[in-house]
Amino acid sequence: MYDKNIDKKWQKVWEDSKCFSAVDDFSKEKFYALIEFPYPSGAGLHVGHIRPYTGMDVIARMKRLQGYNVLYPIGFDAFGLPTENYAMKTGIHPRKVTDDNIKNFTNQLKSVGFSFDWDRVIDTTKDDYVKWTQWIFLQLFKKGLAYKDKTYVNYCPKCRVVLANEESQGGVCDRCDSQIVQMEKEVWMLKITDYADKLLEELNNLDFPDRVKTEQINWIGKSTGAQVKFKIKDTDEILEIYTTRPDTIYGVTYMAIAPEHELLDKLKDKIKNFDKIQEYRKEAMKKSEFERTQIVKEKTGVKVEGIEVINPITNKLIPLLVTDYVMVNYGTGAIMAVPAHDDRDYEFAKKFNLDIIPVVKPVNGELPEDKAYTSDEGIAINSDFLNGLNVKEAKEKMTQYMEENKIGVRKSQYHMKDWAFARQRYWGEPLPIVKCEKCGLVPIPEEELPLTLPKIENFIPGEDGKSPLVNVDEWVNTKCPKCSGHAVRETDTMPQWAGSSWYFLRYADPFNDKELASMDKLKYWLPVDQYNGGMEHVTRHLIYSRFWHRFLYDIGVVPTKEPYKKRTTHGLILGPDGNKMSKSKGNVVNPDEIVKEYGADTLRTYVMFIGDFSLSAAWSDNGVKGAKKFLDRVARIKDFTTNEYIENKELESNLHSMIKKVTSDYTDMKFNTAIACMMSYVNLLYKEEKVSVNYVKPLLILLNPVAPHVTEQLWEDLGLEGHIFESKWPQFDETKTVADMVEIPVQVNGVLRYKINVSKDLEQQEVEKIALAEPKLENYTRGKNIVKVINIKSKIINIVVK
RNA sequence: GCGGGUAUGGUGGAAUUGGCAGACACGCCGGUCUUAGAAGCCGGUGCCGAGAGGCGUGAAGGUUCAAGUCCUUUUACCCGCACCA
Repeated sequence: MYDKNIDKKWQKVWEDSKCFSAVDDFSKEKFYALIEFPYPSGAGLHVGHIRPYTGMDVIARMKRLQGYNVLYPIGFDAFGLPTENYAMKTGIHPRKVTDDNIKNFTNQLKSVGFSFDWDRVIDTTKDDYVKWTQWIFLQLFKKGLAYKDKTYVNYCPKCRVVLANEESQGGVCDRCDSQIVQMEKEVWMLKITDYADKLLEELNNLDFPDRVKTEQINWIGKSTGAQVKFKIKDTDEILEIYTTRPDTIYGVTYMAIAPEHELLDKLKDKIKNFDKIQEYRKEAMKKSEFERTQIVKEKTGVKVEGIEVINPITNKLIPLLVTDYVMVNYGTGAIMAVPAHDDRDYEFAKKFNLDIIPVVKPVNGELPEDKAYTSDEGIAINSDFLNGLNVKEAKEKMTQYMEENKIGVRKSQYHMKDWAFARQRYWGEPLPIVKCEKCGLVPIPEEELPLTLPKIENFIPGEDGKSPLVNVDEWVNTKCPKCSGHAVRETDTMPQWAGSSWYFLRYADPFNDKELASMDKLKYWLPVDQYNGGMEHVTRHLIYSRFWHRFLYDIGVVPTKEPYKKRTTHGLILGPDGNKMSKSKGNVVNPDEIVKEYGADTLRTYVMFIGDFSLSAAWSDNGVKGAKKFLDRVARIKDFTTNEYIENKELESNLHSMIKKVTSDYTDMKFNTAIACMMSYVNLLYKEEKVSVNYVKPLLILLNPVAPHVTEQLWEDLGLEGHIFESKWPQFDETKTVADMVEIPVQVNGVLRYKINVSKDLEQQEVEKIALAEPKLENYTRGKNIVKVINIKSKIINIVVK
């Protein structure tokens, strides 16, 4: 039996021996295994944490036994709203809440037996960590990558904070699901768009799953096209537009401009229906971004009377319309509309009775009657010197022509926006900047870092997007570091994502007070060899941290362009009802209870066996019992294990193929099939009266990463030397992985009819002879001729008859 | 709308350079042990059929000696993005 009470005993042995602490011995081959560090919420460890942590734990433990110097660190991403909200509710200071939660998390993590290096624990809210988060911010500021800007920001009225684009996907708050609103506000931004191309390019050199790459590529959303100048008749003004289809310029029948566009104000005097335009603009701006981007919405707009735009290629006059289907914050906020080849323009043109001129026809077939032809498989028509060219050639030729004639320039656009980097809350890193009346925005000198939070009682944020820090006069009022005059501090704090954007660097050198981490240590430990995390972070944390890391590389602080060599992802664990676990649904499984009732190894084995690691899977209490049963079965092997050597050919070949399979399956994170393979092997052991300890020992080492407690115990019970954590990973002999006799299935016309047993070394021709000599064959060939025999070595024989 | 993913027994899931579909486990059935039960151990279990045999990987076609796997068409569900010009 696997007695859960042994868990504590082994956890103490590991802790006392420090066998999982990484050493900075640069002569050894390293392996840096990383999981996304938890947010220490009051709810405690979730069963969703167990799966990725165990998965990486298996790999970390295997790598150690394979002789690697493994760094498998843990820390806490502890700034953030839930803690602050809890503090507001209870009156307990966020510092205390955080410390208590971390203590609780630590105990829980230890009770599951993860092989983390507990000597390198990071808490992002501690002064010695905040110091370097702020330091990085200052470097960004110095390079012009942190700037303050008055723009429309996503604002969550419930949380009372500004949100980054990444946090307001779908028009709702990431955290509380409230509708977000657009608020004009001056906030700190990080210029992540400057790094869009670098982030995109390096993706090619990374070992990330395709769907992760695809999601990041889509999020960055690069498009290439041209920015083109259209003159406005009888004025000096120019309407600049961005298009990905310069080849369709002969098909432009109107121009469309966003309601917010400033050109409308400039042309005020020439616009005959300016009142009507103003009315429309007011209406449009009332709508939230979310409303404006609803698909079902009818297109609206107003013709700008008195204004005509000149097509720079044809010199034809075209009308200008203002419409909210054109976004002010993408491209130039204005477009050339080609209804024949754009769905939105088509819809709009139909509604407002505007011309539709086709300028591209399909290679084969006719132009569609009732919709736009948007495919770029086509040939230019009605387009003067472009006629006959395919879309790609036409695009290139037109762009060149535009550049030569100074009508337009080649241009790339990105879907990704700059990162709104400020939250109007208390529990975050203060922005190390002061506002001086004379000197403007002034960074705090680096030697004064960290800038710590003042102790306050009231954490409730202000109504209109103001931080609770605004009210702390003695903290806010300060001296300008430049001129010593009066200055006020920034009262916004950094978003939750700040600390997690560089924590993997600090693990390499967690106590360094001179630099964020020493170059020597970073050179040894970086990049992270494998980083496992959830899909939900692909367009947030994973992009942000790649951005910060690349910036730090560019200023010479870190040795690699990219932080993570390989990224893997885990699927969600769903509730027993197949739904996402949530308190409201009452389907949450508490890992503590599983550990208490069945032992840590049962929990670990179960979550590893539950299914494909990267796919979601529903929790099953019966499955947990099955895992326990398997571990009990393993523990009972000792009842029939003997020290005398008993040769067993069958066990021998199975042992070697198991070592091979388990090793590669662990590496590929196919834990479920690795465990299935070990289960089969255990089933084989049970068929024997007595088994030699040689056939048990390797099994214990292979199973150890998944079930470390029970295997160490059994190792001790069998009187084996030392501990498993001091052992070597077993090696397999390829020649021994195949049994002496192999079974070959024989098909007739593709249908399995019988099987033959042959020696593994038998010539293929001989195998075929045996297959054809089988008396049963007659039943299927009667009255027919054997036309052909397909003979695939040690796989299958197919006899084709007619 | 665009991009990505998934679909296999009563259940979770195995199986990819195309080569035995259903490994392993849960559940269920039977045996053994027991005064009895539980646990353990052993065996059975895709569907139809008494059997021979036939059918079977969301659906419909196709390629092939051979298709869960490749091709064409299509359905359902999940995730991401979404008037991005």
